Formats: sequence, structure tokens, C-alpha cells
Amino acid sequence: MPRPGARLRLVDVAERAGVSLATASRALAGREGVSEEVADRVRQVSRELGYVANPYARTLAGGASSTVGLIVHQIDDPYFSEIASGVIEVAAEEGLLVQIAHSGRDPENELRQLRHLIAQQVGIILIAGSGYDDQRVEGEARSELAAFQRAGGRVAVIGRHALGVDAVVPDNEAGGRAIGAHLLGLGHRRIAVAAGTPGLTTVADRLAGVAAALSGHGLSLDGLPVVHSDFTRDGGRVAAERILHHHPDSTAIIALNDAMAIGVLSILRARGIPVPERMSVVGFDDVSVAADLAPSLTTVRLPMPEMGRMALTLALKPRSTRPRRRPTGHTLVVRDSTGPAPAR
Amino acid sequence: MPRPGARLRLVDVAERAGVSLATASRALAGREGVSEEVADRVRQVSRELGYVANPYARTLAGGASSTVGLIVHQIDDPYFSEIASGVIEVAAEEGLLVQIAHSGRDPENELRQLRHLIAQQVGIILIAGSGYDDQRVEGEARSELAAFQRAGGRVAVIGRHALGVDAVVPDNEAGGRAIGAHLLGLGHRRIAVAAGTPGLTTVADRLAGVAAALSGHGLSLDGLPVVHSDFTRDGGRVAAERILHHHPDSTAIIALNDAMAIGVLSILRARGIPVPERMSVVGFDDVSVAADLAPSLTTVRLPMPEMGRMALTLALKPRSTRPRRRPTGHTLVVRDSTGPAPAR
DNA sequence: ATAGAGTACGAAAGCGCTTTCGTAAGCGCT
DNA sequence: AGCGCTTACGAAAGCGCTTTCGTACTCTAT
Repeated sequence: MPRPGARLRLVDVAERAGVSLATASRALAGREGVSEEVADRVRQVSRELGYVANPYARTLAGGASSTVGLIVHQIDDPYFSEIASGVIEVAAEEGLLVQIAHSGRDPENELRQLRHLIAQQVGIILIAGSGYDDQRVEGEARSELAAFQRAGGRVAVIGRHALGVDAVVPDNEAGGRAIGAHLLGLGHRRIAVAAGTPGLTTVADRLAGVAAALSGHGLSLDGLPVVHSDFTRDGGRVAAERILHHHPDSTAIIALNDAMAIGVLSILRARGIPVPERMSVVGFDDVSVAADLAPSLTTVRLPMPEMGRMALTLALKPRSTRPRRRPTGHTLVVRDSTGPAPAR
Repeated sequence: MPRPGARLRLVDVAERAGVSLATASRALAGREGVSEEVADRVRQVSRELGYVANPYARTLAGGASSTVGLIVHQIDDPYFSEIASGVIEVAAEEGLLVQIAHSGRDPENELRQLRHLIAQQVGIILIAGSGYDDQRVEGEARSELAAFQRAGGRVAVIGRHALGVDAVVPDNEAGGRAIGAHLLGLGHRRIAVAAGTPGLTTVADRLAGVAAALSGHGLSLDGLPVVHSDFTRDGGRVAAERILHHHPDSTAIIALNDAMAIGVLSILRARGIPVPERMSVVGFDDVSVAADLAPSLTTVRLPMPEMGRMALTLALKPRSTRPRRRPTGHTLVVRDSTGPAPAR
């Protein structure tokens, strides 16, 4: 009989159902070796009593851990919080819990967080955010993840693809191309790029797309200002100031993510430079506030919540032999921050 | 000796240090009954080997669970993601893990998430977001939390104060007063309020502050339009449209949070109504993008990350007998979205 | 020297579950 | 009737830790 004031245990359910502990466990886990009749009875009793398994005991005993570890650069960056939102949604449906860890955009720290999550025995690991150029760190992360998978862990990454695991990746290059084409189509030729943290693969990919679009028009990135700072609003401000100072005749600024674009816009406003009349601005990601900026931001939409959902869904499905890759759609969303290049 | 390819266990550390399992446990937990010398040796070995305790085993054995459950309305709302960011920061310092659950602004669901977290044996529960007027739900949540605390759980809430537990609360009423005073000082008299979800205590408190400020000038909220929708950008849009339709002569709109203010601004922009020349707009919270909107938003700053940090710190400290309450500062940040009331 | 108190440590129980192993019952076959 | 095989279940081990209890040892007071 359930002890008063105590947590409901599996034995309590088993007793009520008139079966042994082992049978009850099997029945609730859906494992075979239990007759349909008995299994139904156990499930019924469990539901009636409102039984919830103790995840600690379950995991300790060797069952799969039901918690998902999600590593993001920084949760208060909308790009990541929107991804997290999708992950949490699926997790709630599946009865999983989501643990969030910050990597703070630092490869070393990301590795540390990863190891910590593994040590903490999470069952599924999701890593969101760009990969790094740093081969050593990526290599260590890769082997750490491989070991984790060998031990039965599930892994998926979001927005990167260099770790030898299942990945949900936007086509950053195609997005970059779309932006380049859009601006070129509007007559822009003196285009500057506010690029994010150097060393991030995302930066390289998006940049490559822009370069590809330019080369179609006989232009090259080499001749254009590409200012690296980092993927934040302040980074955007820094980049914008440098661009305005060294290349005041630019007619368009491509920010490699929306956070930077917001920073760029704020500098332009402060300087009284009208957007898009004198300067066009493009972002990347389409975080939800992008549509509500003034001027509203032209950007490449990535379905962040959907990416989060896909990643967890992917990780949940039995692993195939080779890493799977799920591309995500992307759409150039043209809003008010871009317009025809001003006449000379 | 550590088995190859296996997780490092406490016994491994104990053996290497030449002590028993019990002593090793005590040493690492900082419990007494171990000589300084032995304790140092154990800690030393533990560090060398890179030992991380298995949290499942630890919790199962009766130790305090090292995971923090954080319930937010919606993680992709900047207000909450900024709070979460603060919580995660402290958690990382303390070696705790943070589990995030969505309540989706629904009292019933919040209760469900709460129960789930408790069933999942988290050690600390943090609930962020407004309380609800619904007495039944609040009562159930309160008794659930009380039971959780009796069982040794730690609890703190952020931005609400009706659950009989430690709370980190902004002075919403004073914030409302500051807004009211600011607008009145600018000469506004026909002020409309875009209020959030009815039934949230936050809405009532902020509204009360505004009312208090008005009454000092012989005005009353009764005579003014207060439009309820919900605490989102879309909610702000709906409210703004209704205000413009029914009270086109308003000269200022108070949005009870920044998300709504962003929605309000987007409608005003779409209608070509200049801010602040024809209409002033105020928000509440000062989410980080507020400063970068155009026009930049006048709002009441709440230190969200700090609130998250305080809440976890509070929960971590030994409980006092009575619920503690930590007020958070708030500052009226005057930016470009408010200006003198237009002449009649 | 000896009793009593205190200190430092080890042995072992137990947290709630999963899983392995053992066994009884039921089946078809010779 | 006797054999092996399968199926449905229970007993018990064990996951890695914390904590209780017991014991050897040291110290102080008589």
C-alpha cells in the first residue's frame, strides 16, 4: 500500500495490479514478455494512481535518460531562444525534459558544457549554433560525441554540420547568394559586409554565398569591405562604424545575422543616414522582431522553431548508419530596409 | 582500478586515494568526520581524475538534486529569455543544470508543468512570470509548492508574489506610477492603455500604478480607454487598432510590456502616425531590443538577468521561516518614443 | 592504569528502478 | 507418458551514490 505522504513507487503500482515489480516495469516500458491482459491492467492502475517514474532511479538502473541537453551560444539571443522554443515543444509532447547550457560562443566552453552534459548522463544532446574553424576543438567534440553515441546517446546539431552526427542545417550559402542577388538586382555595387565572429563556419558559408552571387556580376569580395566583429547587436554597431569610416561610399550593408543588422540600423539612425534611401541593410535569420523594426528588415528567413523541432525529432528516431542531414528551407524576405541603389 | 571505457565512479576515486567509499563521499560533499588531510587527498585525486558524480545516483541516494526547474511562459519571449540567461549563469557557477518548461501563459498548464517537475525530482523550482487571478489554480500551485518545500525542495518565484514562497519582484505599481507621471509631465491627458492578458496580477499591478499617478492629477482610469488583449506583439497590435478606432484623439499609449509596445509601434508606423509627435508610446520591461527600435522606446527598465540570478541565489540560501521578498530596482528610461503632448 | 568521551574511518543498507536468470505452466511432438 | 520448446511471470542482483551504524583509536579526567 502506498505509504502516506510518500512518492508513489513502481512497487505500489505493481501491488495494486497484483503483479511483480519486474512485470510492472516491463508492462510500462512496453517491453515484451507480458500478456496483453496484464499489461493493460498495469497501465490502467498506473494511470489511475497518477504514477510518474523516478527518472533518477530509471536512469541509474540503465534505462535511457529522458532528458535532452541543449547547448546554445546564449539563450537571450532570439535566434537561439526561438530554436529552444521548438525543442521544448517537442520535448513536452514526448515527455522529455530540456536542459539548457550556454556555450557563450566559445569553443572551449562549448566543449566543457558538452562534457558536463555527458557526465550528467543526459540521453540526448542537441548543439545549436555555428561550428568552429578550430580543428582541435572540433576534433575533440567529435570524438566526445562519438563515444557518447557508442554508449547509446542520441545527438543532433542545428545550424552546423561538421561533427559527424545528424544535422539540421540551413543552406547558408544559398541564403548568402539570395542576398547578393537581391542587392545586385537593385543596382548596388559598393556593398559592405558586417561579418560575425571570425572562425565560425556559419560566417564562412554565408560569406561564400555572397561571394558567389557577386562573381556572377564580375565582382569579388576581395574588392569589398568585409568587417569582422561578432554576431551581436554591439558587433553590428562596431562593424557599421568601421564601414562608414573606411568606406563611406558604400550603398548597402549585408549583416550576416539579424542581431548585427539591428546594430547596423541603430548606427545609421544615429548618423542620420536614411535607410534604404542612402543605405540598404540586409540581415539573416529573420528573428521575430525583424518585421517590426523601423524600417522593417529585409532578411533571409530561417525557420528556427521548426529547426529545433526537427533536430529533436531526428535525434529521437533510431540512428541510421551514416549521419543524416536535414536541410531547412530559407526564404529571402524583402522588406523596407532595402531599396534601389542611390544614383551616384 | 577504473574499468576501461567505463565511467569514473566514486569507488575509483576512493581506491586511488586509499580510503573507503564512505569517506570519499564525505570528503567531496564537505561533510565533517574526515580529517583535513584525508579530505584534501580525496579532493586532489578527484580533480586529477576529472571525476564528476553521477547525479542520478546521488539524487536517488537521497542527496539534493542538482537540477533547477525553470518555468517560463515562453522562452522565445525576450523578457523570459533574459531571465533564463541570468538563471543559467548562476547555475553554471554552482554546477547545477537548468531545465526549462513552458507554461504557455496558461494557469492550468503551468500547474501541470509544476507537477511534472516535482515528479521528476528537481531540487529547485523557479517560476517566472505573472501570477494569475484564478484562485483555485493559485491555491493548488501553492499547496503543491508547500509540499515540495516540506520534502526539502527549494522554490523561488520571479515577478509574482502570491504563492507563499520566496520571491523576486519588481515594484510593478511604482513602475506604473513612473510612467503615468512621465506622461502627465509631458502634458498628456488623453492616455490609452494597451493592457496584457486579463487575469494576470502583473497587469493589475502596473495598471494600479498608472491609476495612482493619474489620480494625483485629478484624472482616473475610468475615463480612459484600457484595452485588454495579451502580452505579445500581436496583442499590442490588436490593442493599438482598437484604441485608434475607438479613441482616435488619444495622445499617448501605455503598453504594459515591451512586446506590446513593439506591436503598438508597428501599427502606428503602418498608419503613418508619427511617434512621438502625434502619439507617445511607453513600454515596460526594457527588453534589450527596446533601445534599438525606431523610435527607441521609453520604458521602465527591469533588470531581468539580475532577477534570474537573484531568484536562484535566493533559492539556494537556507530557507528562512517566512517567505522572503527581494524587490528589484526599476528605472524609467526615457527615450525617443515619448514627447510633449501635441497641442490640441 | 582505566573509564568515558570524542574523533576518524569502514561496512553495509538502501534509494527506485531495469534486467538477468530461473521456473512453472502450457504446448505440440513422438 | 515423456520430451523439449515457448511463454508469462517472479526473485534477486545491481546501477552509483548517501547515510546510518559500528568499531578502532586517541585523548582527557580520575
